[in-house]
Amino acid sequence: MADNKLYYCNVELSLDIIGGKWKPLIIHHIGGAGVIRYGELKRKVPNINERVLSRQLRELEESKIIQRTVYDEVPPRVEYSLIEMGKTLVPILNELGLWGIEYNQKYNHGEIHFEDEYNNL
Amino acid sequence: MADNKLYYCNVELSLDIIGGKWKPLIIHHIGGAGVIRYGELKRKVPNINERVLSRQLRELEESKIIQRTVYDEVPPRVEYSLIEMGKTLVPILNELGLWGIEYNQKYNHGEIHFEDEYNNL
DNA sequence: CGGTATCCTATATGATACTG
DNA sequence: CAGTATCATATAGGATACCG
Repeated sequence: MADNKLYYCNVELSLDIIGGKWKPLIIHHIGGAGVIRYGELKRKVPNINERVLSRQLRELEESKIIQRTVYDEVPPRVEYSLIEMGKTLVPILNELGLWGIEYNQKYNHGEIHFEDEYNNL
Repeated sequence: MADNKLYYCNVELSLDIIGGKWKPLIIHHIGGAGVIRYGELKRKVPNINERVLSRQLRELEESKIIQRTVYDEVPPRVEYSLIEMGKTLVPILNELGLWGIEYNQKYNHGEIHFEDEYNNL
């Protein structure tokens, strides 16, 4: 998010902060878990590249959507959780998820497949 | 949205349908207007490229989110409106917009600027 | 375990010109 | 007015290897 950018709508601003291919998903999974480690998160979003996941997390941290806590242990432990405005995003993303379910039921677009063990989120 | 893709979460599915840089914005503006012509829409999303706008609209039409109505007039008139699952997206996007306003107030990220005449959406 | 470094690619996006 | 065609490019995203 460039600070001097000109916005034409609030949704535009929101998308600038949490838009993109992965951020909503990451936020949703952190929210669902409460607290989550890097490795768990990676397992919940299997298709994401490590470098990309790492970068997205940093950006979300910079935007004050999430908090990153490093524990000085061996092996290392790093935990992510939502903070403030990150938390208020959860219900919205839940709605979006429900919308997806309904869309799938209604239009049944080519038999949408879900990995069984992940389906319960 | 590839029909044989494997999803790990409903949000993932939703994002596949209405995600991206422009689609949520387009849907939001069509929803706000009820019915809107191509040119008006372009004015509401000034930064979008015509080719891109055109393509996004076709994709949303294919996904049965919007409806495209062509009137056989000169000069040509084409109107877009939300249908079915497109309509149920409106409250969610409104929430997202409100979230952006609150984020802006709370963190006041480098004085976010809005074009005055657009601010009222 | 939780990353980063390096290098690479695709796809989305964009500028411009043109048309029924 | 509502686009499409053509061409160009940037940036997000990815593969792989390696490290404290």
